Amino acid sequence: MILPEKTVSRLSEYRRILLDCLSKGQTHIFSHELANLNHITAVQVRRDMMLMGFSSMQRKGYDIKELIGAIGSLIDTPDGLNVAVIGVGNFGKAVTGYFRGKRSKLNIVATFDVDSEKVGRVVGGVKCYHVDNLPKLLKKLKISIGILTVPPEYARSMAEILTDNGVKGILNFTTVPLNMPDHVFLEEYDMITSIEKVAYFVKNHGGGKKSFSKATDASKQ
Amino acid sequence: MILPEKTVSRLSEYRRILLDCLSKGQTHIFSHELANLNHITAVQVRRDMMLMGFSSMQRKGYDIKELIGAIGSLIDTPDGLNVAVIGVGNFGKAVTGYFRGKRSKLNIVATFDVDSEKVGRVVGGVKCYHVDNLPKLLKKLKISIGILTVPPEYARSMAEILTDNGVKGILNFTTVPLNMPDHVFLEEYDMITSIEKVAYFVKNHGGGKKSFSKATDASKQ
DNA sequence: TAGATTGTTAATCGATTAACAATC
DNA sequence: TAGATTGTTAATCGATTAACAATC
Repeated sequence: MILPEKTVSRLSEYRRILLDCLSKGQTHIFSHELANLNHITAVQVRRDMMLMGFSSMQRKGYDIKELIGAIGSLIDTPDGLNVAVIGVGNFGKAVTGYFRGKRSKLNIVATFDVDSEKVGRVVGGVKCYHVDNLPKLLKKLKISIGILTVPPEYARSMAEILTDNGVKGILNFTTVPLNMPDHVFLEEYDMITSIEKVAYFVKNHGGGKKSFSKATDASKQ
Repeated sequence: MILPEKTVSRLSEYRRILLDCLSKGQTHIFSHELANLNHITAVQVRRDMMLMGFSSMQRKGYDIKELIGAIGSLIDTPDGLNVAVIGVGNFGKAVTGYFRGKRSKLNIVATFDVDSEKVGRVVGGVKCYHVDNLPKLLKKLKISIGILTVPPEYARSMAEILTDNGVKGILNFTTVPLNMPDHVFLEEYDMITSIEKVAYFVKNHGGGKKSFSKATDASKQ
């Protein structure tokens, strides 16, 4: 019933690409076409389809509109989910801006900061509140996802406020590893680690296994 | 000889935590302590140590200074690597700012944009050049890593310029999946996919397997 | 039909964890 | 010593890929 994390990530990527195809007037797509656009293999696409229980229009590939719908029915919540961004530095602004104008079932309904320069203003189309109002507003606005883009020293305390006030998922962009209660889904991304990883493989290899295999996968198709 | 990607990522995380411990005057650390700080298991720490060929001071845990040095000798390049950020929007500024003041072997030596408001100015301590100068400056400044934070429509062409001019590693923050020649290491991160993944597990589970298992791992130690 | 494409099982690969002998 | 900790092998888990029968 529950899909593997990696599959869910790919579904999200498929959808974006499919929307793009749709806007160009394409109606159907073969597994190897969708694979090529993602630089993955066709088997992987087909296996993901299988896992989500979706099948193709016999002989014509997958119906793009239907597939977009099927992915949406798995990932999206009918009424949408409310999201808060905690910390309105450059990163927080970037995240908020990414959602701007996107027809998404994820609504950034508030941002939070301590800086009086920002509090009360509208950043990227979303009102910025003082962090002191977090507990109250999390409940009032029925926020179920929090995005942490605060300086490291605030990460833990903010995460605690989030989980204490009904947030069910956290995307942690700080460099501080968090530990969540079982009922909260935690996704962490560490930019520094990412670039140090790139540095390692640049240093120790001419490219590294990953990019190597990715490239060959794609060229095989 | 070459370490698994996951191990490399963890080494980067260990190092940051170890530097923190060191600054607090701590000299040695047990595997379970380091594990707890990362919310992973002690076995995983010890296996990573084994893979990097590092051993502990018998009975006193790992020597923090030595371990930091050992991680550095694997990840860092003695003379450092030069990095360019392509696209100085909020995200580009955030990335650049993250490195500001960090004593790192990775030097962001230039940023690039098309906006005449930004070109010629110093952003986050780094000079911004016009994208037209990319080919010339990539070579002149010996840039080996490129960070892509441009709007999606420019992603492919910028990536091509990077690889055509000696860049050996790319960190792609755009939503466009890239395909690299074998000798270029590619790391991609897609913020939208990340948050849609969180949304999926918030919707379909009270937390999801990942956060669940992470929490239990940590509490076991 | 022959060829292209799919859905699915089994095999493989990679990463984590359990188990445990060795050390102090 | 007894207990804590380590390093390493083997087992397990999870994700990708190879193989292939079925469909049109």
